[in-house]
This record gives sequence, C-alpha cells and structure tokens, in this order.
Amino acid sequence: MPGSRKAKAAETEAALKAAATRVFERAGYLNTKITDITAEAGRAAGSFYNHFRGKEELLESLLADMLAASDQAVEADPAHDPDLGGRDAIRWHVEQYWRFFRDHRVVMIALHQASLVDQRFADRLSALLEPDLRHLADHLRGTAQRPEATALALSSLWHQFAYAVLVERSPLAEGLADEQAIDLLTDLTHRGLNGK
Amino acid sequence: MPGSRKAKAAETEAALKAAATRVFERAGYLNTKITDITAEAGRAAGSFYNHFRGKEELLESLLADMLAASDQAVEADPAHDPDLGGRDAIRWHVEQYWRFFRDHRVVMIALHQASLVDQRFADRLSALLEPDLRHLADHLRGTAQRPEATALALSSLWHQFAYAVLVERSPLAEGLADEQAIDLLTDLTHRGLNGK
DNA sequence: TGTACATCAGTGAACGCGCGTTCACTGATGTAC
DNA sequence: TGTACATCAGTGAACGCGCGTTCACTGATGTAC
Repeated sequence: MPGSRKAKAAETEAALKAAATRVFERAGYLNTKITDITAEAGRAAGSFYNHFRGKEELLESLLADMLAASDQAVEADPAHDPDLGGRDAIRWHVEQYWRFFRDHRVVMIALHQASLVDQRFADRLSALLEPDLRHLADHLRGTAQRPEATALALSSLWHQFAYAVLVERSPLAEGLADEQAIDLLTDLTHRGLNGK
Repeated sequence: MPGSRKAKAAETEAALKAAATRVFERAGYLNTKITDITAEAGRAAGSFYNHFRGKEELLESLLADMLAASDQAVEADPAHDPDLGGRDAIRWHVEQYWRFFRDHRVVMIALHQASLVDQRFADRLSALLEPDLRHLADHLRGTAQRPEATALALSSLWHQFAYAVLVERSPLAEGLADEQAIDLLTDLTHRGLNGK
C-alpha cells in the first residue's frame, strides 16, 4: 500500500491536534505539557517532535485550521448589508462574531493565553483582529464621534461578553441562550450607537 | 535601636513588593521568576522566602494592599446617586471604575494572568468582582430586560476597553485622554440602556 | 556599662524536581534489482 | 514474485536545563546578668 506511511503520519498528526484541543479545553493552554498531549493521543512523547517543533507550532497549526474554516464560512455566506446603522445589519455582525467565537472557543482562548506569555502570539492575535476592527471603524465613520475608539469599545464588549458567557460560564448569564445573548449585544450596540 | 530588626525586615518586604510590581509591569506575572524579583530588589534569592511562601502569596499581599487602598478611597467619597438612569450617575460609576483600573493596573493584570493558571485566583477574582456586578444588576432591575446578563455585558465593556486602552495601548485609542474614554463608555452605556 | 550568648534577617551556593527534548532502537513500509 | 537494503514513523528511557527552594553560614541586633 504506497502512501500508507504518509497516511499514518498524517493520522498521528491529526490525533495530536485533536488531543491537544481536548487537553487545552480542560486544563488551559498554559497548563498543558507536551506529555499531556501525547498521553491523551495515546502516543509516545518523542512522536510529538516528528510533527511539531513545540507547543507553539502546534497552536500555529490549529490557528491555520481555524482561519481556513472561517474563510470557507465567509465564502458560503451572502454579502452583508454595508450599512451598519440598521439593527438587522448590526445583528448580522454580532451573530457572525458570536458563532465564530463559540465554534473556535478553544483555539481563541489558547491564543489569548499564549499572547500573555509570548509577544509573537500577541502580535499575531492583534494582526488577526485588526482588519475587522478597522472595517468596523469605517462603518462607524459619520455615525460616531471617535470611530476607532468606538470600534475598539464595541469589539471589547462583544469579545469579553462572549468570553464570560461561553468560556467562564458566568452564573450571571445562566440559562442565556445564544439567540438571547446575540439580541442583548445587538440592542446594546445599536442603541449605544444611534441613541435609539 | 530596638525594633530596628523588624524595621529592616519590613523594609525588605516592601522592597520585594515594589520590585515585583515593576517586574510584573515589564514582563508580566507569568513570565516573572522569583530571582527576577530578588535581583530587581537587590536582595539574595533566599531572602524572598523569609517573607513569602511563593509568588502566589506575594500577589495575595499586593491584592490586600489594593483592597485596603480602595476601601480608603470609597470612604473618602460622598455617597453616589442610587439612580443609574441619569447620565451623571452612570458617568460617576464609569469614572470610579476607570480610575481604579488605571491606578491598580499592574495588580489587576497580574490577578488576571494568575487566574488563567490557578483556579484559586480565578475564584478569588470573580468573588472580588461579583458584588459590584450584583449591585449593578440591582440598579438595572426594571430598566433592562435581563438585569444580570446586561450587568455582565456592561462590566465586560468597561473592563475590556480599559484593558485595551490602558494595558495593551491599542493604536485605535491613540491620543485618547482619560476623560474622553470615560465619556465614550458613559455614552455607550447610557444610550445602550435607555435608548436615548 | 560591659560581656557573653541568643536570635534573627539576609546571603548565595547547591540541590533536586519537572519537564522539554534527544536519540539509539524497533518494526513496518517502500524501493531496487 | 522474491530478496536485500533503505527509509521512515513511532518508541520510551535518559539526559539536561531552568528555576524554585533549601540550608549552613555571616554579621548585626537584641537580651540576660
């Protein structure tokens, strides 16, 4: 069976990534040891280094997967209403953000944790978020007095609320369904911007 | 000179705390080694353990100082308007929050970082913030549909925006003065709540 | 006040744990002829 | 198709670095008489 060697390697690499995701979820990126990942994947410790230089490179790989998945999702979606003034348009943005965060929760948190300890990831993460922020700021030009700062504030709101609800599972948001969370953020954003 | 031994010990302890604060600021809590702190303080490594069990206990100590300072500040302040509906009352709250965060920035971030790695600090930190959150939720009862979730969202907004501006120094908030930041948050909060 | 001893803060070299990383080895897969 | 050799993925014990923590020692401060 030619190609079966590569296939086996690919399988192990995928197993390591899946295992890493599970361990990150339960213990956090920073608390995770290489041997935790290999143990979870049922492989020997040395096997890890056939596939990744270290934990950072594995995270980079998960990040690449996440970006690929999100590119696909964007392409599948129809173009959105460029006017951010309407409540529907705002809700669409919030919903995109919420679903992305929920679906990629583990990687997002891992990136966030890595950023605290490793400047390279901090730069990576802010470069990742910056375009969306600039885009949002452009939408706000005319509507808000300080478009950039306002965009930063809104993205702060969305990000941290999603984090509190979806990651920390704050008791204050107990029983809050996705749709309700999205509506709450939409209302705060829409009214906050337009004063209505 | 009786008492001069205790005085020397207290001096060293204070020096270690001050040094820790400086090192945390520049390298982050998680990246800081015990020997970084003692070196910055100009003491031997072993000296650290005459005063603290470890890095965690030193952080607890900084936390205690912060709480003591904030208690004093609250006592010095006149009672605030209990009605959160008025813009002035909201601004007062936002301003308190902003100044507290700015003044205790280093400890707040250190706590935040410690929380990611140590569940005990996570519990400590949420217990620390919970009363304010509940208080805010009570203010919102009647005004907002879901007071608890809305309180969580608003505190998310304040916290993360303060973090982005005061810690990350986001380029999007370049040249934003404290008063402008406070006004921006006040507007978003006030309009978001009251639709005006 | 002076002397002898006890106590304590501080020192820094050394110890040792945890964990990332290596590497000689195994067995399976691929290749050459 | 068969044989001999090469290559590769995976293994796990062992190595070694980094750093937290200890501890015998020093010199200064406090206490007893």
